[in-house]
Order: sequence, then C-alpha cells, then structure tokens
Amino acid sequence: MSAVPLEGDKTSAPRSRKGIATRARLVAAAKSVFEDVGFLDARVSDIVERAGLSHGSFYHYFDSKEQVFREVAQAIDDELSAGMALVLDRESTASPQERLTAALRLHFEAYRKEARMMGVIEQMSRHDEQVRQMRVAHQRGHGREVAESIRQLQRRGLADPTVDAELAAAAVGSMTWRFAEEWLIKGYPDVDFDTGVEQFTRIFMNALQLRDPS
Amino acid sequence: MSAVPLEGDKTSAPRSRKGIATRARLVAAAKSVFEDVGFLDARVSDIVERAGLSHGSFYHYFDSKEQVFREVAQAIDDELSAGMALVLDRESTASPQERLTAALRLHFEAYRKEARMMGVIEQMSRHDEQVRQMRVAHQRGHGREVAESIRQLQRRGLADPTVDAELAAAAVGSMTWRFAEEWLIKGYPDVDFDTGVEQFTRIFMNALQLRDPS
Amino acid sequence: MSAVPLEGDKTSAPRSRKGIATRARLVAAAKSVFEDVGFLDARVSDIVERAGLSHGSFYHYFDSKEQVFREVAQAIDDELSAGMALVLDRESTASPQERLTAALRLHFEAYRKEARMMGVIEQMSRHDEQVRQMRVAHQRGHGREVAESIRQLQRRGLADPTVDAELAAAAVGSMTWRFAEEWLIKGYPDVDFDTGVEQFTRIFMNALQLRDPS
Amino acid sequence: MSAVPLEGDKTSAPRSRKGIATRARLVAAAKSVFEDVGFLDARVSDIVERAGLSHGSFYHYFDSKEQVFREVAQAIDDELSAGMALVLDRESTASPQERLTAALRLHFEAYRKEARMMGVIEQMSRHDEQVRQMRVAHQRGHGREVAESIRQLQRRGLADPTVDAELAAAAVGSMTWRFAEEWLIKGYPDVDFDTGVEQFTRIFMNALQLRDPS
DNA sequence: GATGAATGAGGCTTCATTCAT
DNA sequence: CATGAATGAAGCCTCATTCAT
Repeated sequence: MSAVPLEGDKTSAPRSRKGIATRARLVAAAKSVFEDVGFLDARVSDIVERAGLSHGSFYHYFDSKEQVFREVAQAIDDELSAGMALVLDRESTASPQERLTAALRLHFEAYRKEARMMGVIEQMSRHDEQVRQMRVAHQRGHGREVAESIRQLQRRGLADPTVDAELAAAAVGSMTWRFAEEWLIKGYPDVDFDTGVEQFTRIFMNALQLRDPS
Repeated sequence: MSAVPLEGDKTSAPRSRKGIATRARLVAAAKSVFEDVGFLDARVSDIVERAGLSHGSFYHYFDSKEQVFREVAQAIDDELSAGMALVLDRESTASPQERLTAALRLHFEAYRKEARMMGVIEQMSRHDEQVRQMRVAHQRGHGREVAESIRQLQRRGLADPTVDAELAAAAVGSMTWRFAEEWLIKGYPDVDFDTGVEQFTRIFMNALQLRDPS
Repeated sequence: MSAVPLEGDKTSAPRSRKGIATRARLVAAAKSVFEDVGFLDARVSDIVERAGLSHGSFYHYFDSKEQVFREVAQAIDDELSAGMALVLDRESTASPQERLTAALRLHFEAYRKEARMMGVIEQMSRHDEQVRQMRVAHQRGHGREVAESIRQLQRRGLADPTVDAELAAAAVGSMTWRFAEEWLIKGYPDVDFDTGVEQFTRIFMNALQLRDPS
Repeated sequence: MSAVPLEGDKTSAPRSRKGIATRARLVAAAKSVFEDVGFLDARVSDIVERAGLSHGSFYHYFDSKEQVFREVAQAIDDELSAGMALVLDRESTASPQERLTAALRLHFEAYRKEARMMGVIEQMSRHDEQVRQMRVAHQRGHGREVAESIRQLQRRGLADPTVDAELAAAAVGSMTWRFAEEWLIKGYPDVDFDTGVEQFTRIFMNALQLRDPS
C-alpha cells in the first residue's frame, strides 16, 4: 500500500525523510485500527497510540480521520482492481476462460486478504460522500472497460449478442463484488477457495455466454 | 408496513386505541426521518417532532432508536421478499422464464419503491449486529429455497447441471440485490425500467443456463 | 436583568415553570463567571457548575456560550441606556443642566454597578460580530436621539449653533462611555463619585455650550 | 515602524545583517496578519508563512506571539502620540486653536492610517495585561502633560477655570480616542475628514472653554 | 541561522436515555 | 398516556511552543 498522499488534500506533505516514515507509520496504524473496530469506533487516539506518536502529530499529516481513511481505501481499491484490470484488458494468448479464471482468482485472493478492511470500506461508502464518490468513479471506470471487452467478444461471436454490454458489465460486476463479500466475509456459501473460484467462473461465463474460440 | 412490534422486544405494547395510533405515528415518522438522513444522523428528537410528540413518548413505545429501526427494516424486507418468494416457489403453469421475469420485476419494483430506505438498511446492516443477523437469516432462507429450485430444474434438465446449486443461488442472489442497488439507487446503468428488467432476466437465466421445457 | 430569550435565537424556550427558573439560574451563573474571568476564559463547565447543573443542561437552553453572553450583554445595555434615554428625552420642568446632571449620574451609577461586566462586554464587542452589531445598533439609536435633542436646543438658542448635531452627539457619546471606563474601571482620574459627576457634567455642557433658558 | 526589540525581552538580538532583515520581515508579516484577522485568530504559522520562513525561525527572534504583538503596538502608539505630544507641548507662536487643530489633525490622520491595527490594539488591551499597562502608562503620561497644559491656560485665563485639569484631560482624551475609533474605524458619523477635524476641534475647545489670547 | 517534526493540554458540543410530574 | 427537564459520556481538533538536525 503506497504512502503517497492523495492529490486533493491540503495537508502539508512530509518534507523530510523522517516525516515520510512517520506518515507511513500513521497510515499503517490507521488501517490496522480500522480493521479492528471499523471507522466510527476508531479514535484518532487509538491510531496515534498504535503508531507510537502523540495526538497532535496526526494532524500534522492529515486533516481528519476521514482523510486518512480515504487514503487507505484508495490503496486497497487500487490493489483489488489491479487483479481485475490487468487480466481483462491485456492481449494474451490465453483463452477468455483461462484469463477470466485467473482474473477472478486474483480478485478473490485480494478480497480475502483484505477482507476485514473491505468490510469497513463497504460500510464507509455509505457514510462518507467522498469515499462513495471515489469508489463510484473506480467502478464506473472498470464498468466501461469491461463493457468494451464484452462488446469485442460479442463481435467475435464469443459472447451473448443479445445482452446490452453496459448493463451486463454492471450485472456481473455487482455479482462479483457482492459475492466476494458474502462468501469471503460472511462465510456463505461454505466452499473451499478453489472450488469457489472454479464454480463462480463458470457462472460468470454462463451469464455472458462466453465461449472459447476454438 | 405493519405496526406490529417485533416479538423479542420488551416494550409495553400499546393497550389503548390511542396508543396504537401513536405508536404507528412514531414508526412512520421514524421511517421518514431515516429516509432523509440515514440512521446515524437521525435524532430521536427529529422523529418525535415529525410525529408531533414529545421526547419522552418515544421511550414509551421503543427501547431505543435501534429498535424502531429494526421494525421498519423488518417490514421492508418482508415486502421485498414477498416478490421473490411468492413467485419463485409457487407451482404455476407459467414457464420458468415467465415466472422469473415476473419475480424479478416485482423485486425491482419493490426495491425502487423503497430505494431510499433500502440504502439506509444496507448501511445499517454493517452497524447493527441484530439488523445484520435479521437480514442474513432472511437471505439464507431464500438462498436455500432458491438452491432447491435450482436443483429441481437441474433434475429436469432445465438448468446447468455442473454448477453447485447452493453457490449458484448465492451468486445470483448477490447479483440481484447489488444490481438493484447500483441501478435503482445509484442510477447506473442508465436504462429504462422495462429494458432493465428484461435484460437482467436474460443474464440471470444465462447464469444458470435456464431453459424453458418445451 | 430579564431572563427573556433574545428573539433571533432558536433554542427551545423553557415550557415549564421549572424550566424558566433553571434558565434564569444559568443566565445568572453565566454573568457571574464572565465577570470573574471574562468570556474567553469562561468555560461552559464553570457556568453549569455554578448553576448546580449538569453539562448538557446548558445546551438545553442555549446554543452556545456566545448566545448566553449576548443575552447578558443585552440586558446590561438596556439597563445602562435606561438612564440615558429616560432623562434626556422626557419633557420635564427641570432645566437642561439639572436633567443632564441627573442623566449622567444615573449612567455612571449603572456603569459603576456593572463595571466588571462592562469591561467584559467591551472586550467581546471586538470579538463577536453579533455583539458588536447589537451594541452599534444601540448606540446609533441613542446617537440619533441625542442629536435630535441637540438640534432642538440649538433652535432655542441654548446650544452652540455652529456644531453639527450628529457629530457632536457622537463626540459626547464617545466621551461619556470611554470616560466611564477609564474612571470607573481603570480608576483614573482618582476623584470621588460626586465630584466626578459634577465635573464631567460641566465639561459635557461646555462641549455643547449648553445654557439654561432663564 | 522600528524593528528594534523592546528592552525587557530576552530573545537574542540578531547579530548579523541577515538576521536583522529576517527579524524585520517577521515584524512586518505579523503586523499584516494582525490587521487581517486580529490577534487571537492570528497563527504563528500565518506569520511565518507570510514572511516566507519556517515555523521554528519565529522563536529564534521572539519569545511568543504576544511579544511580537507588543512590539508592533509600541511602534504604533509612538507614531500616534508623536502627533499629540509634538504639538501640544511646544512653545510656538501659534494660537492655542491653531496648535490644537494641527495636533488633532495629525492624530486623526495617524489613526486613520493605522485604523485596522488600532482596532486590534484596542482589542488586545483587554486581553494582554502587558499591552494594557503599556498603553495605560502612555496615556497617563500624556494625561499629565495635557493636564499641565490646561492648568497653564487656566492661569492665563484662556480656559475654563472651574474644571479640574486632571479630570478634564482624561475626559477630552477619552473623547478623542474613542471618537477616532467610532469615526475612522466604525464609520460613524459619516462626514469628510476636514469637516470632522474642524468640528471636533470646535467641540474640544468648547469642552475646555479654550479662548485665543485676543 | 534555519528547518520542520513532534508535542499535548484543553473545551465545546451532541444526543440517546432516564425520570419526576 | 404524555411531557420535557436533566443527565453525562465521549472525542475531535487546534496551535503555541520545543528541540533535534
């Protein structure tokens, strides 16, 4: 997770080596606290304590608890989409199915790794307008890329030509994110990881009627 | 939406006609406030003000802000599942596709009608353990029913026999709920209602490879 | 000092007898604390403690520390002007000099009585825009009345006809308020009360060249 | 405005040419910030930012925010009294009226020039004990000089012999300072500069019944 | 001389809930 | 049944000042 401050925020960026390290300590501590107790119950004092700093230091680097959260969330969203984006968009010799399987596996692995934080992020998306917008922008971006992918596959006769690519992208996107949450956070259905990926990929392909070229 | 108190709650049930009416006024006011500002930002004083009552009266009928919320949420969840449950489970002469289309249409209509409250409920599911459990129970129940449906269709050769019914039910359930939120609350994708229902049904059927008997 | 809430403030007015008494206790406690430590160093907790109440009760009656201050200040400004206004404007059989002497004596007596609070009010006038405006409005009002008085005296040949009434009113008003502060708060010059009043009245009359009719 | 440190302060005086310039930059920046937002709302970080320096540098030259304020205030008070003192005390061939007119004009001009800072100084006089004392000493000094002037005029039959010189000096001093504030800062009464000076001088002379020698 | 990271005390305010009437 | 006065916990944030480089 990068310690790079978000663009729009006005807090003084650290100017010294020490400052950079301190800031990173705060981000890490904040993430850890958020994972433990969620955003609302997280106190700034918890964060600085875990970072071994004094109260005021926090405000040397961040304007508010919200801001540090946004930074953590941003980093995680980037991490998650890395999987999605990387695999869907590239040209590769792999078949659609192979690529999709790989992509979904990466995505679920990332989601599982950050499961606790993801739960908190989903929660915050409904509290903090800026977090919500950040995520919406993210998702819309991916939505469009996925839609474009689908259109290409439709042209090549490899996907159901009767579905609207935009809507289909939204539907499978919804399915993927929410299923990850249900499965990896809430624990239902109770299947092992490989089976889950394999089965989910199958359903995903069904939804779009994806076929390998052959 | 019923004004019947939930079972587990210990607040004195209203005995007089007037008490029943007052209680109903509070529930309606609470729902209205929740829709406007969400749960956390809703103040009990907002609720009683909107109900034209005094502060203390609220606690004559409810133990807490959470409790009145649960009651509102329960009513809405019942409303939503009515659509789902009614149509999926019944024996009817209609084909699977016809029945599914009808079911999804009902569901999306209900979701749209209660869109604002649904957003708040989703939010609260991540705050209040009891609300979360209430909804999990709901969903699991439906999950199992849907899984059973799928299994029947598989036996009759009308659904993809290679998918795990339980997992498939979870996947399409996730897709349905989340897509409703994205589409009807967040407004993406931007398609008219009928098109949305028709397209979504198609994708849903694809996912399970549903076929009509013929 | 009245316990009547100011018009523009939105805090719930007390609805019960007890509430009215409590509110009055808070106003009195607030005044007492302000006199002791000024506005900035006054803590809300000091006020409620002195009123024998809990922290939250304060906010049941006032929106903020500023608001209760404005109420105290308003009451005192009314008290002070009572002297000024009453005597200057009325028709009476007394000569201008007698009336002026009486008016100034009342004003200085009131100022002396509220000396500590006056110091705090002067201070706050420079902090809180609303307090400043309240006082400006007050003073402008009196300024105009005094100017009108001066004009009448000029017409009757009882005051210097070469001075601008408006400006003269502002000048003697400035002199009166500031002198009260220097004399009764800061203690300079060091003369007894009667002498001060007598001498100041003389200078005041000089300034406008006031003459008795005879 | 001089950049000379006050006597009593213990901060290291700048030794190098560069240090002197830096110190002066800080004083100028401080004055500018005080004019904009007053003392309390002025942050040291605003001052150093405006001076193009880092946070710590400030404390290389000043012990505290208060100290730099006192230095600024001192300079301005000197500037203002220059007018008053110079003209009142000198032996000159000019008539009392001419000298007074000139003195008051100078005073009001200076006040107008530093109007914004004067407002802040008046504010601070009520916060910072040292600033208050500084100004009291100033004023008392002038008070005594003015009183002495009045006594001389009384002896020569050129001023009202029935007023107490000390008290009269305090009264006209009060009038002069406060009127300057009302007129030049708050903008009331609304008369042009020359008229204001001329009228005010007239009232001032009236107050003491000043007469030219004939 | 200059930098900027680190400190830490301190107070206002909100609002769910209780309870006396 | 209804009222509304009273409670009190709990936490964010600011900013002057210090100190190690």
